[in-house]
Amino acid sequence: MSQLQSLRGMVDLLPEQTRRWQAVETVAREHFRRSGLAEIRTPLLEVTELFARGIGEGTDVVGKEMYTFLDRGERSCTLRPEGTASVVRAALQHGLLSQGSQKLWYAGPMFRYERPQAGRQRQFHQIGVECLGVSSARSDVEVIALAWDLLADLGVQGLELQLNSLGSREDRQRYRLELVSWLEQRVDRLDAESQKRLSTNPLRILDSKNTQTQALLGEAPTLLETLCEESAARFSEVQALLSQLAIPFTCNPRLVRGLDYYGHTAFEITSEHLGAQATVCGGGRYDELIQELGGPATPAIGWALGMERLLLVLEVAASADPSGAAARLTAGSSPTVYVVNRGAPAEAAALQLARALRAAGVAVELDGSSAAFGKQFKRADRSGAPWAVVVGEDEVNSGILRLKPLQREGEEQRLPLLDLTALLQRLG
RNA sequence: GCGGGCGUCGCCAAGUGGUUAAGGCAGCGGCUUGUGGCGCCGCUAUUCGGGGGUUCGAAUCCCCUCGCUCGCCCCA
Repeated sequence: MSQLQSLRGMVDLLPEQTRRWQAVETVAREHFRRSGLAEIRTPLLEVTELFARGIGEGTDVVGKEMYTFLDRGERSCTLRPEGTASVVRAALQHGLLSQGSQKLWYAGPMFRYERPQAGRQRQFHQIGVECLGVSSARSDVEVIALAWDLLADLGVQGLELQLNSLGSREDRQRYRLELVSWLEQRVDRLDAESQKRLSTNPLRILDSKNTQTQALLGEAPTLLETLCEESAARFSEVQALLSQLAIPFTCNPRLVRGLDYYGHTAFEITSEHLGAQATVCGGGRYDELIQELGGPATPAIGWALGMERLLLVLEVAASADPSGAAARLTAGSSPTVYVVNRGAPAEAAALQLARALRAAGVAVELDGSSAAFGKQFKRADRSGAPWAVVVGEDEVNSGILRLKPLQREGEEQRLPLLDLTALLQRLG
């Protein structure tokens, strides 16, 4: 096809979809407001080094998925593949951390050069939360609860919260050695991909999808068993607090996040309705990132949820329960008044009237077709508007407009064309 | 980067070597030149993602290419 089209993995949001996104964003904003989070907006483009250092040179995201190029000043720039590094950079750059802990949220597009598939695009969108300067187990749970409650409020069904602790840096180092030596004695039972990872990134073997490897891992030592006393106590506290809030969770010792900066609490909220890309929301604690990016040692935790995946799950929920919260979110909106108008003087008067009604806060659809009244009424009906206002030649001449109820039975009323107050009263 | 599936009107879709390329939705016009929701009538693809080839003849077979899609990988 020679017709120009969007780049691969870059998706248009048509009006119907955009409406749903806005509904989700509105609910999210309200949750953030109640939780005392402030919005932050950072550039889409950053110096490449930010992500290389922040996310980790060895990660797939940095190694092969970034949109990186030289700008006209020969600087290496990268379209952000995630939000956390930018938020931390901005906080450091503007000295936010010296004003105490920061509770922030953001929303916007992220870019990763991957093969698109269900729930995965090259430009995708996240809503994320970052709490900088908080270290307690309680803060972990507060942040997780925020995500959980937001999703519940949206009416999403069938979610599972998976929880793990990656422990401290020392815990992970100790465990890595232990795991590697254990696996090395059983290399022959590992799939090829995992054998390669044994030397590059052994912890990632844990969430291999190879069934044989998974079976083997069932016998392997787990990270949780290797946690030092302090890390273990911390993890217990997180679980206890979650239970207190009656937020159900599953401990998953195989849950390993793909970005290097995570430690201690790590979690994912997954849906059974999403196919291979099941994670709707993922996050965890990153106590070492801020230092890594040149700031003071500052504990932090955050999460990000994938808008496209959330919308996918929301549509499932909406069709499963047509009267539920998800369905209400995805519903369209109709104008209050549809103005049927025809003939040059009438069309001018109708334009004036529509403008005045709009100024008074009424949603007005003004038919612009000059088509026969029958056609215009047909469209008026389809628009879902409860009222039609008719302005034609007769109405302009007499100065009396007609107001007709559409969705229900009722008499057509006559009102002075210039008496906006009377009209607004009838519209309720 | 590697595998599988698929590309016929804005959307859904029939057609699998010879048909005037069905049908539905949406759109437009009319029945109804000033009153909707229903109905009826008409119009809307010289062309089947693109390019080559086979054939008397191709949307239908072959090759290449582009795109979409699902999965691996990875992640939200």
